[in-house]
Amino acid sequence: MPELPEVEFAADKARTMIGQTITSLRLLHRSLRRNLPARTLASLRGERLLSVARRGKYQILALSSGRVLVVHLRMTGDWETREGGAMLPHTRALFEFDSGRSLALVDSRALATISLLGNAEDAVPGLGPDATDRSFNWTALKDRLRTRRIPIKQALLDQRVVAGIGNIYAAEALWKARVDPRRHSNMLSDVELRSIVAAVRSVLRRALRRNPGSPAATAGAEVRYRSGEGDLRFNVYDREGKPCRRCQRTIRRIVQGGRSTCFCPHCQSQSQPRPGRGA
DNA sequence: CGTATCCTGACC
DNA sequence: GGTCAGGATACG
Repeated sequence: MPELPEVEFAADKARTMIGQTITSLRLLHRSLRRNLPARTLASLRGERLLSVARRGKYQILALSSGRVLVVHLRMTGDWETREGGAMLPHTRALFEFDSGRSLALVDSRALATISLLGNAEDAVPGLGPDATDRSFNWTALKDRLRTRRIPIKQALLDQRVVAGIGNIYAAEALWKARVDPRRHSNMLSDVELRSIVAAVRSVLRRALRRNPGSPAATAGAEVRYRSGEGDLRFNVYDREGKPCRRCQRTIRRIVQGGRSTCFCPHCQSQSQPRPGRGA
């Protein structure tokens, strides 16, 4: 579930390896071999890491040959840096560098992917604007939603519409914007679209402000569902049956496109007045 | 458009 | 031992 902010924190860890040369990449789980055949691994030896960019939830690692590694952490992936020494549990890939340091892809569910491309072009084809980018504004959103008649919650999860939002921040943003997640994306008013964009920005900015080293931020990369831990950090996500923090009515959970959506049926309804700016 | 698939761990 | 969580993708 790492979403844009958590991927950015992960990228920062990978960035500590910039300028160093790869001495080996080992894949320790078969799921990674689908996109990264064993025969291509040897060719990475001697590649220097030039930069680590983030687009949506993807990381693009630029190598000295001009090739790029495209990494997606999916649900439970994260980077851990090591000075050599013991292997961490759930390590699925291990980059070793000439400095003696290593970068481990730690991923309990082993759904993360790494692929090797000849160049950075088309590394992440079809991705919409980053949710934190200026180009993600309400007119752009309106444009992309005009032709699509799907619930707004599902539209926010569609990376072609906007990149970087996952199930948690989609629910949180809609709560903040006071928009019913079931509303059809092509039927939203301009006021609602503005609220949604502002709420997405606000929710993500808040998450990005968290210190990556803090316990709260670390928990962001591994939500323990049903544990109630999310209760402290979220307004609606994982809070089914609990009182809404705005109106005290009970938070409901529905399934949209196979994914759970938590929302407040009272605050997030069309008849409910929305604040014009902020709040 | 929906549904299955990949994976594992947590929880019942 | 069964169910469920989840992002992206493939397929009906």
